[in-house]
Amino acid sequence: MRLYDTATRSLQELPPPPGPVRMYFCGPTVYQRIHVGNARPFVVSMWLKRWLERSGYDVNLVENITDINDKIYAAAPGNSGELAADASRWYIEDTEKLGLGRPDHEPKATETIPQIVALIEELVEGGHAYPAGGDVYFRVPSFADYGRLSGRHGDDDAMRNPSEEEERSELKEDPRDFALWKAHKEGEDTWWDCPWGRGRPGWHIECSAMAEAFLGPAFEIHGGGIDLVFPHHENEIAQSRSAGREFARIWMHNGMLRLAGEKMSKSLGNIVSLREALDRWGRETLLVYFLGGHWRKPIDYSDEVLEQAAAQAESFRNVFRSGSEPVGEWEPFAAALEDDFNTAEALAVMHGWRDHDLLRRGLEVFGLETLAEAEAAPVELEGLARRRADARERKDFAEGDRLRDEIEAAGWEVRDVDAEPGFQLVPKAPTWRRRP
RNA sequence: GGCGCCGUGGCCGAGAGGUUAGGCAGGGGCCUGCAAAGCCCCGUACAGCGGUUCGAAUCCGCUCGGCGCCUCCA
Repeated sequence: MRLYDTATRSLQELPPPPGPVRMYFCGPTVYQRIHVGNARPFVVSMWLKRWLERSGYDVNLVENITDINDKIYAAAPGNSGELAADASRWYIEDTEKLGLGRPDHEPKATETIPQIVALIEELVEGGHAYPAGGDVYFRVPSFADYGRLSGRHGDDDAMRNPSEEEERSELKEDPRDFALWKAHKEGEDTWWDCPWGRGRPGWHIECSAMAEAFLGPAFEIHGGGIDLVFPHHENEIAQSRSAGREFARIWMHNGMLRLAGEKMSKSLGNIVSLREALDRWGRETLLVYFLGGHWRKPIDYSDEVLEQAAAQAESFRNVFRSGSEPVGEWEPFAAALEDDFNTAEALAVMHGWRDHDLLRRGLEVFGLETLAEAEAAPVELEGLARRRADARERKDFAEGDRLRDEIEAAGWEVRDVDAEPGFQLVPKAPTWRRRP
């Protein structure tokens, strides 16, 4: 199994099964419902976990929830705690509907405060961090490899970590230094007391602490959106490595989702929530949509593309509606996934399969085995279809066609087949197919 | 400006020095009372300009265009 690693910009081989494969993926910051773009790392990591497990690996996947930060304070002045708790539930609820199972651990930053504080203390003792004005900052010059992951070297300007508030930047020894702990400010309703006074953790330190808490000092894969490379992941590396932890070996960064050519993001406001997308297209279409593009590449979110994904999902359903034929091989499918988890190619391979068992096994990797399930038509439609079959028997095609129209009006489609009882009722394919 | 990624047939999208990607849409055919589904056939694509090579969509250079990060962000 090979995966592309951002740090070395090359494919890296995973140890052979059973591994272990310990993975940490950066989850969302919760203060509203997550959008479709936020779902990508969740989907990719769950698919990867499922695939590795069925390949005999011992997988431990951690996906955190960031439930404390400035955005959350700002979104719910005075009761940010409740908002974070609600939004965490929404996140679980929405991703649950994808039907891919859950990561092994989904820790929240607010539940990891003791470990965070301990790690900061260790960094201070080691000379890699210093308290200043109630804050604690990481001393970037103390970590020689700073900038390596993101390819920023020797250019201090590009590596600055601006403080959110200008006035606090003078507390820093170096403009590249970043906050590990932030002093409590007026109006912030969630805080903890710690050796440096009342406050709350900075954004990056939580991931260093949570990864270690659940995976130990060294682990195989760290993932997240490519927009996290700098400064988030760069800073995580600085913290953990300075504290003597080996930290992540392979860095997986997924490409962004684009809406009308622009990155879908909360700050730009060009968002489609995962919930809306799920309501409109259904989980199967959404999953096929994600399957169609390599995880590292950006993908566009548009009606046209989703319609195409829906049509593909339908074509898989049709395979199960006709007889199974021994057509297809597992090998090329597995090879595609083992080569940098190329789901687009794996999808192409599955399109050639006519063997029900094989196809179901393939779809199962991606949580799409539901495409194999036949939907039972209402009994009254069953009756109409039977009458239509009789009419056709009598060569009363006018009556037959009338009954067919009636069935179609109810949203179902009759297909004549050889097998008993001579017809098949399937839900009418989505009608947003376009004409030229 | 710095650091990266990318430009593939109507649309989506893999691949990567020489061999059919695949899907969606479209055209033709088989099947069907007519359909639907399925099956068969069809478009001969890789931004542009140079270079390397026996051979490049795949390597190198330049140009044009798009995107991401350098501020919170999956």
